[in-house]
Amino acid sequence: MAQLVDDRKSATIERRAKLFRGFADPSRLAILGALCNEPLAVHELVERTELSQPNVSNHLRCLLECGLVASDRDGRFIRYRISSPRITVLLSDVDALLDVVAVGVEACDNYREA
Amino acid sequence: MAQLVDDRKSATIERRAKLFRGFADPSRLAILGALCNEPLAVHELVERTELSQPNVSNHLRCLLECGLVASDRDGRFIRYRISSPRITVLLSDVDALLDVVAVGVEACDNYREA
DNA sequence: ACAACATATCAGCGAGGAGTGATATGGCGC
DNA sequence: GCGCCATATCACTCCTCGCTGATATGTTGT
Repeated sequence: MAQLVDDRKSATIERRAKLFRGFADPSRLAILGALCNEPLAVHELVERTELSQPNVSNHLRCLLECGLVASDRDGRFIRYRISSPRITVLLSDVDALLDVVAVGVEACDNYREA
Repeated sequence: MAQLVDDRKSATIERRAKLFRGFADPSRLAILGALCNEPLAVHELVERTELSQPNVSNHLRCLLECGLVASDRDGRFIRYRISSPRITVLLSDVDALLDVVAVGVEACDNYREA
């Protein structure tokens, strides 16, 4: 029983961590940020993010598989969009938290510098 | 000027990514989750998270440097606590988003399996 | 059917970072 | 002061993941 509780708890934590990892990359954040404004096709995302096309496609596949974005075929384009407004909420919450901790986060050298 | 804008934009993205990375680890989430309920000393965190003591200390150093937790000396203990309620908000928003995308996130195999 | 464009896939490389074990520092009571 | 407990630090290894370059799939117009 305690074991069951532990399993549930760690399963929750693992899910959270996995979702956070989805956001924990500048390239994916750039893509998600661009899609928060308007749906975009891959080549448009490539232009705006200045990432390589295979790179964008790879991230989109991941985001799509995770359900963070959705896609619609439009002629020979494939238009991607944010799947849920909760994503926008989450991003603005992060910005709100950054208002408080930005200095410390930048100073923290446990992660690679930008 | 456009360069300046780009710099600002990418700086924002980098900060977001860095903050997300702070949350993108099961061990740190376990620590933060435990601290959301009540302030705890290191050895208490070790007990509850079942992580090694050096491991917990390392994560705490990072979280402290980032300003996500704060610490108070209490005798020979050092008690850690969540630095801002915004962190709790962020965590609950993630859970809300997981309500929608949990299935996809679990299915996504671009990241290591839990 | 073919050419041109849009997107996806794959193998391989390289770097970042999480965990461990050993060890150092620091405060407490006897 | 000395042992004991609580915490921090360091060097090291391993694994994960992001990026690139080449290539495959797919769609549209002519």
